[in-house]
Amino acid sequence: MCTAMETVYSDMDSSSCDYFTQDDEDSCSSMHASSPSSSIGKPASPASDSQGPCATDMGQKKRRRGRARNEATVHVVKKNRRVKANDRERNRMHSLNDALETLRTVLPAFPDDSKLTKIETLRFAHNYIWALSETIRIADIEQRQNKSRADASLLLPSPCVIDAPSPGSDACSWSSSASSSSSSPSYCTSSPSSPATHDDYGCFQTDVLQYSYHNFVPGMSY
DNA sequence: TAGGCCATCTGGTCCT
DNA sequence: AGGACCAGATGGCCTA
Repeated sequence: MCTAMETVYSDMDSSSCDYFTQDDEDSCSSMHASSPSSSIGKPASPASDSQGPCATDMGQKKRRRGRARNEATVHVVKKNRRVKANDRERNRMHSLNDALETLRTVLPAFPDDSKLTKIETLRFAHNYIWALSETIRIADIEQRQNKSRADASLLLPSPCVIDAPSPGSDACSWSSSASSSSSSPSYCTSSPSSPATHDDYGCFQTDVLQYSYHNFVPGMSY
């Protein structure tokens, strides 16, 4: 990677050198305007000013020198802007990669420890979030069913009790909105096998997460 | 060796 | 005007 960066940077430096060379050539050998990328000249040297074919009289020389200095200044400003923009873009991509890396640390790791690619990370995160929301949604449904069963067994058909706010109401509203996406194509509701050491909720949670895990297909587009 | 992934550069566009 | 964002291009590295 270092070699790649070095190559890129060396390329950039050489191209920027071409800009400066082109400035001097343009101001000296001819007055034609040419595109910066079309000329590759030799490095500018202070001695070339007095020895080039353009050195006919001092007046012209002064004017040409002034113009060259202006164009050189413009190119320097442009180059500086480009370098700064490249630096910002590099930092921006680094911060993006950092965020992606943070996301990887939150996601369950693959058994073979193979690092998820960027697109795989995003897709797996999508699946994972969906599975978590499904876990909450279904757990909330079960909780409500248990509560109504308990109420029925006590022969208390009071709607006030059923409609009373519960600690899980927030999770319910959130999961109900999340359930709008419960038709996620990468998830199947059939229950996979699960370790027997968990309690019901934990067991189910494990199932959902495992299913999210197993249904994640690297490279799959959805 | 082809293909995938990645980092970087670059020019354009939009926003503040 | 300058910065953020984006997409295309390019070249290096790795793996099947």
